[in-house]
Amino acid sequence: MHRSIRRLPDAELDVMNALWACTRPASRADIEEHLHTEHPLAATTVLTLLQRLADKGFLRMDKQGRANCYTPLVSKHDYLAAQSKRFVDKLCQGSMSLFAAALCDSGLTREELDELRALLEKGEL
Amino acid sequence: MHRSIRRLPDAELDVMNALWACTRPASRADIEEHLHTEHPLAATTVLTLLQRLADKGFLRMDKQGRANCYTPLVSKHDYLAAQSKRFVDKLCQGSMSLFAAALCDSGLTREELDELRALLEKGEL
DNA sequence: ATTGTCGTTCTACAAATGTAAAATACAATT
DNA sequence: AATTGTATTTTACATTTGTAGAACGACAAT
Repeated sequence: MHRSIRRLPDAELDVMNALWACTRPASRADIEEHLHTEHPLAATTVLTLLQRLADKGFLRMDKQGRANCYTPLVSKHDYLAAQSKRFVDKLCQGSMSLFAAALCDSGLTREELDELRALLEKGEL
Repeated sequence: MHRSIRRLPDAELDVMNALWACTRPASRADIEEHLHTEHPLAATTVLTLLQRLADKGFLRMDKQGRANCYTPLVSKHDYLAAQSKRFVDKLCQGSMSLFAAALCDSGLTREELDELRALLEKGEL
């Protein structure tokens, strides 16, 4: 149902994140509002990225009169799940100990790590 | 000490992983032996990637006679730690619940998740 | 000395990515 | 109908990434 979702380049991921944060249906302007990049992007740049995301099957573009409206075709949850797996596999060679060590030394606070542990326990039920 | 280590492109990461797996000092041939890519790469391709990694400061190249020997300048642990942080920040917006949910639904087995939890607990001491 | 070998460095080139100006289309306005 | 805003689509271009052939230097064998 989701595995093998390709990793998006940074700029496209920013736009996808913005789209996920929007209430549907989302216009380009809506997406720009939810876009938090260090330097702001030109409107045409955002449109180019949206086009590329559509080409890759991450979202659907529908004409609403003169403007477009965008709908995600891949959910944030599925994307994150796929990328988590990818991270563990490609970067940690599937090793939980490497992964755990990385997390412990990643700069996440003790509280965040505790929270993660608790959530994992809960999520596994 | 490590944060802000740039994310490597896939091909370069493969080579870096191979180098990390080698016993130092590592020659190009050693690295190729530890390289497990679906299709094998030409020797010159590996050399190009090693050169790029050196340019980016990920490793050092020393001449040993006609051949080179390569030494990592960024440890696997530091790279993983930095990328874990990046993952939580850029993909999960820092949310542990998003991260936990992603992991729980990533295809990792119940056993792996249990192991991760245990290791996190231990690592936090 | 000449030639083949082997490892590296140069050079090359297509595809992907980041970014946006120019051109186009169309609705609102005068 | 002509004009003016805007939103989108086209076109463009530099940089990065993936991949490797060509050229070069040193060493071994003839």
